[in-house]
Amino acid sequence: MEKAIDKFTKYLRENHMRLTKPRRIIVESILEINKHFNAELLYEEIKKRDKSVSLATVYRTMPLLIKAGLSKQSFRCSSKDNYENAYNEEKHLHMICGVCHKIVEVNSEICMIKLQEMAQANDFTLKNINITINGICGDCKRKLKEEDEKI
Amino acid sequence: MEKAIDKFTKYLRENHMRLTKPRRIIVESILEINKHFNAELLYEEIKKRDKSVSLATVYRTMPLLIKAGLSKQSFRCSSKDNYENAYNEEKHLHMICGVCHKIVEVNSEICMIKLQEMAQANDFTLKNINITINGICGDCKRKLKEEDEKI
DNA sequence: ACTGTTTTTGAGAATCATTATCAGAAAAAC
DNA sequence: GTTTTTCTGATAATGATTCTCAAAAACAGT
Repeated sequence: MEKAIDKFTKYLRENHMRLTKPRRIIVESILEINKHFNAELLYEEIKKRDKSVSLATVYRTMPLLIKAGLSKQSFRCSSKDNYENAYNEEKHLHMICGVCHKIVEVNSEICMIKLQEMAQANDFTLKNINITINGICGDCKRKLKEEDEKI
Repeated sequence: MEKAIDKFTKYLRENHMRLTKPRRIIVESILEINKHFNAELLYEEIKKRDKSVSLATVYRTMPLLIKAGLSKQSFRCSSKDNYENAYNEEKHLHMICGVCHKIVEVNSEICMIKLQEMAQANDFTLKNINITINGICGDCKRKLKEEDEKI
């Protein structure tokens, strides 16, 4: 497997862009996060390495990482865009609890294949598939029930 | 099938809320829209009927419509939340062109069933399933190719 | 290494969809 | 019709994201 930083460098070169220190740090930080993340969380991870990188640069760099194929847009939670590492192929599906905002990642090969077929059938060049299941997790469900019974 | 306005009235009553004129107009407007919509589009539709309803009320009413089961949150496009009528069961899946933002609605019974099973298996009370396929539509793909060839 | 050119950066302002506030209006209760 | 509760429009506030811009860094050629 091609190393992430090499893949990014290649993408940058092809588009007359430069591999700068902030960009290198951002790539390193992303690799450190092994789950979905939002700009804020990534920014915190980055600051562990270099406090001088600005939030603006984080936001500026995300689209580049996506175009380069390192990251992809995932779900949206609490008004924030979430991303994940693109190589994390097995975890395409998110169940979000509307109460505690806990996120469970699962996988469904069958759905993915079906959806790829559908894109193809509709003359659609697929970039990213996004599946979000909204609901209430077991824990919250139980708590809500208890509260109901108190009244 | 229960009429939308009755369903809404029932929900409101159960929650000590009132069926007011603005709310009635909003429900009527939603039924007039037979596709996905965002707050802005709904607001335009509402103004055809009554210019006095404010945008704030539209935003305030959306969560009620969702909880009442008339509408559901759908995808996000151009930084805007999109909704759709809940009874529109067959159209659960959206393919969004990242270039022209055209949205193609399709259906996949198999995916839906699979996802429902997964929710259940994870002790998750399902509220809403959301599938978005991002990519580039055939038309845009061709245009981009032509432009490439010009250079 | 030096110089000119291009791209990038951090800081902070701007944007814009969505939410919150609040005093007055409407609806239900009495 | 009076009181109580819930709603509303107008408008201000919020907050994630994007934009601006002058200074800094990376690059290309010498």
